[in-house]
Amino acid sequence: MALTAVKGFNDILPDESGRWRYIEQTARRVFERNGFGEIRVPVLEKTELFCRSIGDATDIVEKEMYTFTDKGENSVTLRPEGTAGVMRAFIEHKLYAQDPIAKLYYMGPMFRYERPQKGRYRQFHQIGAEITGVNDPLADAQVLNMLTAFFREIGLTEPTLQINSLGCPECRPAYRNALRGFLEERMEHLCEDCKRRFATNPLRTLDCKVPGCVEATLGAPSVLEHLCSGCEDHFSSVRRYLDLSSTPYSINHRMVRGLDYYTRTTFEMVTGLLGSQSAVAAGGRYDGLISQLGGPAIPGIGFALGLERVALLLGSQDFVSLPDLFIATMGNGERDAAFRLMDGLLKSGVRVEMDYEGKSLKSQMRRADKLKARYSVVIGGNEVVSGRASFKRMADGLQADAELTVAGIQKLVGKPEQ
RNA sequence: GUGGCUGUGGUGAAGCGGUUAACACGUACGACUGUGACUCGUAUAUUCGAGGGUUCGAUACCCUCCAGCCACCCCA
Repeated sequence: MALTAVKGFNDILPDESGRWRYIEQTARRVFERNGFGEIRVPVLEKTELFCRSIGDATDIVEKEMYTFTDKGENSVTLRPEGTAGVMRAFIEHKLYAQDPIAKLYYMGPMFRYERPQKGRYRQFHQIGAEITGVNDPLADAQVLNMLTAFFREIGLTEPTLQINSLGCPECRPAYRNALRGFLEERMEHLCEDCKRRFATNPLRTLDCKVPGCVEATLGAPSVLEHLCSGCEDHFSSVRRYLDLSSTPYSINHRMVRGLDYYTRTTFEMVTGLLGSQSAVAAGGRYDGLISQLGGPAIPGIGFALGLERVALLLGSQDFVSLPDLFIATMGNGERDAAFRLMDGLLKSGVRVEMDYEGKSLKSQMRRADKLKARYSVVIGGNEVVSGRASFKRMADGLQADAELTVAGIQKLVGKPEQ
């Protein structure tokens, strides 16, 4: 093959793009109902933005970013996630000056230089939503309910909601120390990775899948027991709101995040159907992020969901739209009339197909069948003269006589004038 | 970055040292003088990811490379 796409960058072909559009439309409907407005931000940002938000020491920033120097000698990066860019725009345009409470959503491609595998690609797509300016746990609950509603309305019941709290800069250091103390005594049972993590990010050990580590950390101290009173109150309020709205969830005190900016509430929609890519959507509160990026001290909370992963869960359901009518012609003499008819129908919203190349009637009918047209009609000299034709309902072969006009056909296929 | 598996037509696949490279789907045209589907017929890979090697002979065996998939890692 002469020319192929770049590794980890995929084409979405027409038979799949219908499913994508369905996901996007469902998200738009649910999010906008909740008062979120769409924001469109660039895919390319200054590298510094991601270093300062995601965290210099995270895997994403350390080894997964598409970073390069542009012709003006600026270091730029293809966005590896969406929140940083949205918050940059929020600050840059001083959106908080009019209203500190902003509810924004976005969708689009993200880029991470990782080894591709099932449900994980170098260009992947996320749909995300963010609320700024609300400290109250009510915002956390609304975001979680919205995410739950999205999955319900898209027709998926499998991914389940897990929540946790990571505390805040006040209480997290103490927890980290407590965890270190616990792990120190079990060092010999931990895998090599976790021994290394002990210094850099001990919380990750809780998320390790190596059986030895799982066992060794069974009785590990829980973050939830080390929350300060503020974080504790916040978390229990979130749970109370979720209970009030009967939103199903479970608490996973071992859930950890890979981005540094998260505080307090964190959550994931988890599935068992995608192999190791179990997180279909994830997010959390990021109360320090906006000020960290040079904005005012405004809190935020949001999530992102992986479009590829949702698409995988939806399976191969059909989302293509089918032609209402296929027009076949007997010979070249009728093509002008057929073309005019098709044009008129298209202009009034009927989905029509006709033969492009003057093929035999048999070929044309085969094509009508292949395209899954609901009706077909053959136009010959008789029809042109009489202005009427016999329309065949392809599903059962029944033929019905009708007027060969736009109005007549609209009536037949059940698509009234728009 | 590390590991495992796999590369045969548009697709799914058989063949595993000598075959006209099977079969199925798909596609195109026809049998049916103005009507698809079912049936039947015909046509659809000068070639088996690329390069090298072993051999009288390689799609098959060996080496290198490339690509894809899956897993680790990490994450949505």
